[in-house]
Amino acid sequence: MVQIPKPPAPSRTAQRPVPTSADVARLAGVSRATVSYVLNNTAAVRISEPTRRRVHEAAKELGYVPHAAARSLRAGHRRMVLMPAPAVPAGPLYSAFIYELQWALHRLDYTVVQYGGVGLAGDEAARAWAELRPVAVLVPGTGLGPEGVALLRRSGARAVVTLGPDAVEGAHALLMDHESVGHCAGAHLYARGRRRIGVVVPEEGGLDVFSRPRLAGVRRALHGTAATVTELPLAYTEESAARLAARWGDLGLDAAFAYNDEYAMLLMRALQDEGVAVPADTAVIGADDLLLGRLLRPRLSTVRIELPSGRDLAELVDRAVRDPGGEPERHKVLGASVVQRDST
Amino acid sequence: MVQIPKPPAPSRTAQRPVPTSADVARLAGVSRATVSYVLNNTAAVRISEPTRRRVHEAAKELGYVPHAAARSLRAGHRRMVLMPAPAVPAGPLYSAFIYELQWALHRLDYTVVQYGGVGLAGDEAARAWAELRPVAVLVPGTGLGPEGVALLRRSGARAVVTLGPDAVEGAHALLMDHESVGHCAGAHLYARGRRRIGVVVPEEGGLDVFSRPRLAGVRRALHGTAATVTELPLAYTEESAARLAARWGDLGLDAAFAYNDEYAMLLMRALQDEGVAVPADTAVIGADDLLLGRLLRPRLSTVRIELPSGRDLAELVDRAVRDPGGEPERHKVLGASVVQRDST
DNA sequence: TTGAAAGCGATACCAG
DNA sequence: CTGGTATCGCTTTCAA
Repeated sequence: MVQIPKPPAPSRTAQRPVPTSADVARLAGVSRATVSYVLNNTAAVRISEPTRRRVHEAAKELGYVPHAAARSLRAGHRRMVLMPAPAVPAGPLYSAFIYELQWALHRLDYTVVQYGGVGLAGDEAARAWAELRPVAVLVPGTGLGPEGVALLRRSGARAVVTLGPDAVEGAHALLMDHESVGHCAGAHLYARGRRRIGVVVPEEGGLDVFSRPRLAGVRRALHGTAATVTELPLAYTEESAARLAARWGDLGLDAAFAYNDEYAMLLMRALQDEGVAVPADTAVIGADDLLLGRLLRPRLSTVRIELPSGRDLAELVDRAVRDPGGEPERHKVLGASVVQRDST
Repeated sequence: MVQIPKPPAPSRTAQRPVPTSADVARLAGVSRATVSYVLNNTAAVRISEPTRRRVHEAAKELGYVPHAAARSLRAGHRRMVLMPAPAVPAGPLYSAFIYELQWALHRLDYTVVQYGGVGLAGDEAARAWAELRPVAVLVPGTGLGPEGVALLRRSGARAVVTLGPDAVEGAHALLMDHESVGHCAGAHLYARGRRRIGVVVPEEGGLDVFSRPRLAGVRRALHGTAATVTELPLAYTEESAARLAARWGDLGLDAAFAYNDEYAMLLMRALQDEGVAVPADTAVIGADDLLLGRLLRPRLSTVRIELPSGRDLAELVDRAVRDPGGEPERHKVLGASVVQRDST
């Protein structure tokens, strides 16, 4: 570090220091306290109109903006809800959910901040979040352990909510169990008389979190029956789909559950190009109920996934913040239901 | 405010206060300065090994986490890059871009924070961002005026970068001109001999930012020719598409540019269901080059859009932060090129 | 090697 | 009605 004490070498670019409330006070000819009162409209104190104007004008002239860190340091109160950005590029469904959630929290006067905790391992991430002293933390996916939760709570977080497959000790949980999606699909295919069922598992990294449970769900649906389950790795490219379709005959499958509608569309097209009739030879079902799935022929059957409304989650957060000592709530929030169209 | 001075009413929930470095110091039997030295591995000062351990143990025992606001308040230095969340739920392309950008900035040791500036108008939003004293601000879309930029810079932001259709005084700009997308499509359709061209404009709110320029681009491409341009409002539903397709004959169009591949797929399917042959009667082209567009028959032509790499933007930010006085850079970063398949 | 103390910027007491 | 001033939690210089 250079040791120039106060004057930070005012280069030609006139990098003048950021104005503080003291600067405003000086320019307006009042004390810093008065500045604070005026700019925050403090009700308990009445300031004369001329003074108010002088302060406001000085503030405007200097382009004064209060320093959030300093303010919350002093006030102690924080209305910041921290939400680590997900570790995967986020699908359309999830994006929309986040967006709605932000709105709802904004209505409740919270400030939502998405924090890019990209390259941080489990508890290290929790530490980084805790440093920001958020009033609540919403954690998507797995990766936060009970210690992490405890750490956050000790650091003043009044609510920790996980959005994922299973609950974590000490935290509220929105249980989004993708296992039920697979179960739904498996049961449906079985009911339609299919017995040799393939399950597409994306090769794309980061999707395991969802695809594993979905696969397990299919297995559970078929458990105790004579039906078989075959795992089918598939990358999201035409070539990969073509390769898979080429060996479809050898696989001897009569149905496929394809992780989601995008993979399902990809697979279905590849099968058709290979001369496999859908649904006659092979039934195909996806998930997410994308509009695009209805555009192919046959129209794609799908598992519709119901995410919780952003408003509901926002209210859970608010409730938890108001009563930090309350029992952790557990909510199953992932509704899965089959929408049968023509591909099964 | 209640006036209880220090003991914050320790209710049964044992809401004990968050540990501070002073608590750690007390437990370890050293001064706060020493705690700071140890926990930050300050090189300029050598602390005895036994002391280090006592401090570390005390910190662990209390679950101490430093207070980010206090720290940066004192240290003055900030490595926070602020990125307001976009006003629209964000498409797949953009999500991926953001994600990549976060990674790249993380590599450069910046912390990326997405701030939900949902319900804030232009300069009010700028104020809110400025309060956080970010070292750089990346603003997607329009909505930030020159005053906003000035405000941010006065508040210490060393770089302001806009990602949008046009540059703003005082800020660096990544010009993402969607006009060129439309131009590309229009020129292509004209070259293929089409003369009565429809342009799908999504009815969904918030997409105007992109759809308007794209429409304008088509107009420009056809300016001075005998070709006509017809605006076609379309909602992202099958019904809306069916309605549009039903009056296709009356419209007398021989081509359509459909904003993006999703709308294009929707329209193309509706047209085919209505008995309109694609591309014989009507050519259809989309944009974004989604994989799914290749699955329909005929395969969908599209305008491929090249976003800048996250790394490039991250480097621009870093450069700007290091040299805050430098001339604002302007980069055209939206490559548009036609990918012709079978629908045109 | 360690400790005392001066702030960073803003707020909220209490006295004038 | 307004102005000192202590304080939030932390870093860092200066002394001991």
